[in-house]
Amino acid sequence: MKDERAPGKAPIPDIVIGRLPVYLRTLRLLAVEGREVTSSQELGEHLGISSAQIRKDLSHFGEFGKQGTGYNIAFLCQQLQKILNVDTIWPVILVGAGSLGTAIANYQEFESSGFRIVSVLDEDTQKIGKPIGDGLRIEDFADLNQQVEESNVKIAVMAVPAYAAQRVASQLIEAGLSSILCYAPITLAVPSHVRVEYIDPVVHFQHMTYYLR
Amino acid sequence: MKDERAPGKAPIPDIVIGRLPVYLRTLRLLAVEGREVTSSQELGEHLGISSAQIRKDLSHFGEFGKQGTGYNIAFLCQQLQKILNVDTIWPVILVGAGSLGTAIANYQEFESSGFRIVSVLDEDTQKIGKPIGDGLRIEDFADLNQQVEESNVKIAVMAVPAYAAQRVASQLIEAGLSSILCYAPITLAVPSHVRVEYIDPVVHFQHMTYYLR
DNA sequence: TATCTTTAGTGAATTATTTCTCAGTCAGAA
DNA sequence: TTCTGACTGAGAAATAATTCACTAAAGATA
Repeated sequence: MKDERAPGKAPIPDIVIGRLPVYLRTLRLLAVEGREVTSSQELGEHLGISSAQIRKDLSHFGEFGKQGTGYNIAFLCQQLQKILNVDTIWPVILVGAGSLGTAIANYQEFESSGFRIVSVLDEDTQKIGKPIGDGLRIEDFADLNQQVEESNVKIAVMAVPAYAAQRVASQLIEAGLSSILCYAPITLAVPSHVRVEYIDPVVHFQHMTYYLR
Repeated sequence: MKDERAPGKAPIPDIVIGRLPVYLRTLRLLAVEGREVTSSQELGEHLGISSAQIRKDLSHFGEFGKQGTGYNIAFLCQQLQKILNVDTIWPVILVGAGSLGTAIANYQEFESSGFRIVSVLDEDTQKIGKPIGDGLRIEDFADLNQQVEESNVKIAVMAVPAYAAQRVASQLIEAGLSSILCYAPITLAVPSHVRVEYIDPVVHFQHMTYYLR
């Protein structure tokens, strides 16, 4: 995806952006272990990547370290959160209240990472109205537009069957959402202003089996 | 025709291997829609990548298409399954029978994609013995070695809390497993013969929010 | 049959990404 | 203060990945 926030300047490579959340996750882990500073070398060893890559990645955004010392962990976390836009809480809509949707609704890590599920939607009338997650109730997917308006949400997670995924995605986009995390094993057709990321365990398994002889 | 991974020859880039499962998934979708042939162009349009990339990727493994016509879908599926080593069923161990573990145990797509969960393990004595998934019962994680021996399993999925993940991973490796799909939001330290892949929705969310201004 | 259109496979060119290397800075020790 | 070791940031170099552009083959059509 193109980054158009700095006209005339080269956009920061998407592959770099993709690594920042992993850096942030690791730094926060070091922080809860009581560590105050770290180095690109230590971080790299944790993550199995080179220290040069970490320094180069961070250098796209500014100078966050101190020569001879390394990086202040709390400060770097703060800066990464700012860069990634997770220094506030983003509301998220969850579509699909099956087994997987329920697991996602129960997941405790979202809140501390910058996200809050504000609404869980399903089409199954049997499920609508039932409690789910932390103080939520399953809503009717037909009320999508109303839910989106209420919370000004831009992000959705889809935990729906593959056969429903394209239709659901189109409706989400129609309702104004522009970021979708899709757990259905299907590549969605979406307009270019919409960003979709995919989670499919089978893709990972099949990637791994290539190396298993 | 090139012989992949013959000694002395360049290994096929991992990034190429990583795209094959997505090609396979899409081809199978076309197949159930009743389609018999497709082209690199059509596939590329489905996936949002260039036709040249698809042709180049496939060319690492042989010649699967016909000029002027394209690719026979069933044949290409078959070939990709062979390349990826999913032309048989791999047994998989699932560790963690919480909300997420239960969702994974219930997931219906594994079997048709080359994988079968043969054992679900947990440390919680409250859970051990209870039924889960399709005809399974939750086993004691302490019996890991026995379970691994019985089924000659090489692949594990970890759906455990972050604080337990490193310990569980080490025990899995100790028991002889060499491929791990980790849902815990932590980077595992593992020996180089072990392959780990990660699924962390927060990483995807934070990647997306970068572009949300 | 000759011609036209479509499409795979591929070496070359281009673009992207990673790694190397080193000058400069910092903190602590002597 | 001066010296030493640790470390960052960044330009250059090296690698890797993608796209281009072309050849050749297949099938359709006139």
